[in-house]
Amino acid sequence: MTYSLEQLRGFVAVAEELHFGRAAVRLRMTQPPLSRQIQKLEAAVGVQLLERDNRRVRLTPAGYAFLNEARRILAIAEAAPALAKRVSSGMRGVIKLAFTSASTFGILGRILDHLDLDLPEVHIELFEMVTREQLDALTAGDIDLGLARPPFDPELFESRLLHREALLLAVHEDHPLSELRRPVVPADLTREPLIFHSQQKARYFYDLVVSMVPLAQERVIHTVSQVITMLWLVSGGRGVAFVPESARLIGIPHVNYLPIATPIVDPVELHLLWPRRSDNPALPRAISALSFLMH
Amino acid sequence: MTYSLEQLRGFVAVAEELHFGRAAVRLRMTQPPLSRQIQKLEAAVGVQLLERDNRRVRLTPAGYAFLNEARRILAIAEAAPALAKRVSSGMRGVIKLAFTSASTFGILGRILDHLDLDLPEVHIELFEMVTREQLDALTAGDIDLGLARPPFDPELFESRLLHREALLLAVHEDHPLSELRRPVVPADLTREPLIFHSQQKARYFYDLVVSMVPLAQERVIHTVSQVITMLWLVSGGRGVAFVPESARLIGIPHVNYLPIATPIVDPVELHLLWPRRSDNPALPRAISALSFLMH
DNA sequence: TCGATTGATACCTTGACGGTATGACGTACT
DNA sequence: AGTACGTCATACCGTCAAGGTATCAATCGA
Repeated sequence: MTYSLEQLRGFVAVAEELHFGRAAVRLRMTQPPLSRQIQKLEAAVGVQLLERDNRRVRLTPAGYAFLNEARRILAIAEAAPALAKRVSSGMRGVIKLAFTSASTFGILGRILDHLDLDLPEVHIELFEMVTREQLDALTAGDIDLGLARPPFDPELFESRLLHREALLLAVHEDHPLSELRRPVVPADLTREPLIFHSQQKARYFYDLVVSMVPLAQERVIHTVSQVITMLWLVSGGRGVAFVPESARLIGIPHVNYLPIATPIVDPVELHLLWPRRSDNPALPRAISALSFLMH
Repeated sequence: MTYSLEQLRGFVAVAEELHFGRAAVRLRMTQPPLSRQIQKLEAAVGVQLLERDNRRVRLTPAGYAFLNEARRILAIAEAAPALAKRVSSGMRGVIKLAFTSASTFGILGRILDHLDLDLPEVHIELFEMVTREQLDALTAGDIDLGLARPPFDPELFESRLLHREALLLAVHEDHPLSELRRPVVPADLTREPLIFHSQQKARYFYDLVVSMVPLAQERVIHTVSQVITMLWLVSGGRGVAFVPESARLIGIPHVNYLPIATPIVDPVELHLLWPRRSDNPALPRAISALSFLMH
């Protein structure tokens, strides 16, 4: 035997009015079915909830306790549809956002700030992934938004350029190149020990540097995938490294950042990307909340 | 338009099975009415909760959010009857317990400990009241149990003796009476400044001392209602006072407690009392949990 | 003692829910 | 490609439960 939400509404009304007739008016029904509702409810609960003679109605202690539970149930039951609608409209929900480690530090903060402001009921889950992992996770539906570097398959993904920045050469502050008064050119680096990007894990930077700064790679002494690791090696005097301008924000000590002569200015691109087919209603809202960041 | 608990149960089953047929089996019904239940529920909520084609069933984001709410509702709805029954049986509830200030410190701790142990779901609310106030509050139903001193009207209240203790004379440790090697008698006090009980607020002690220690009251210099106040005055060398033995527990410095020759030993009584007519189901349980303390 | 108030009961009608039968549609296997 | 199967939706029917009206029973106050 169980009970219904209608019975709970009836019980709450009677408990508040302590009068079957007035409670029935409030519920827009007549008194007899309300009396039966309460009887049925008491039978279902297995306990007398209301003490009533022909003159007055009182809550029993059990009725008082049950009233609390009934109110909690009804409160949730009445709020739930509006909640579901907010989720459905994308005003509330979860966005899973992946980013590529240190290089996105600068813009990630602004992204989170604006999402928080525009969509306070949307919770952002953060994942650190390299671009390759992001593409797989977006396709699988494991994440909704990526902060990554090209190229992307335009069939599967939509993307917007968020940010371009310069490629700089990180050198130790005591290094003779720090004295250079002009942009670095490949010829300056023929004898330098190079800390280079992993071709697998940091393919974007690998390809970018190879195309921007044609030089022999015999001098590569470390192969690294994370910018922050490169900077620590430079800070320790182990060589020089190509890093995006935003690496400056990390604040590693004893490192100078030198301009490089590149065929195009600010060649390092950062994109926001998302799957063309997503069923997360919060995604379009998040994208338009971030549109002011896009170029 | 609203929805029913049965619809929620149906929805939760389908959401968990992601299959109408299996969910229907679990609910011991056939598949067609379950399909209609879900349709009705979606109409009531105003949002599509399940994405379904003829091959597979999936939760929409809104459906996922609504599933959480549905589970919360059903969890409360299923637990509520058992809760109400525990309240009705007195295993769970609230006991409002009044006590008479400092003199009950010793036994109050033991009472609370044992109630906590025997009736962990019964919450004890404490009130500090003098005996007179306790009687009124018990009659009005504002409190359930009192810890007070006689007399009580046996028509209205049931009571049990919890504790008898000696009446002692509190004196400053430098006072000459401290050197006495026998019980104090009235004749010892003819010239002492007396800190005495208020006849209104501390009537029990007033009457008790007057009957136990017949003496002229010309020497009364302070009239006080609380034991602790008396002790501070004694500690400050302002006089001597009659206090119950448990006053020692308060630990006021520089006070000695001297035995008094009284017609009966341990004349100070402390009773547990409660109204004969109470509708608090936790009260009988509390009383029997405390029966081992009674004489 | 009688009338008014209030919750409970009797009886009726309606509508909602579950069951059976069947349809529509898509998948998988031969 | 065709057919059999699986799966959710729809049509139709019977039952049962919920609400309405009329009335009863009990209590209180004048």
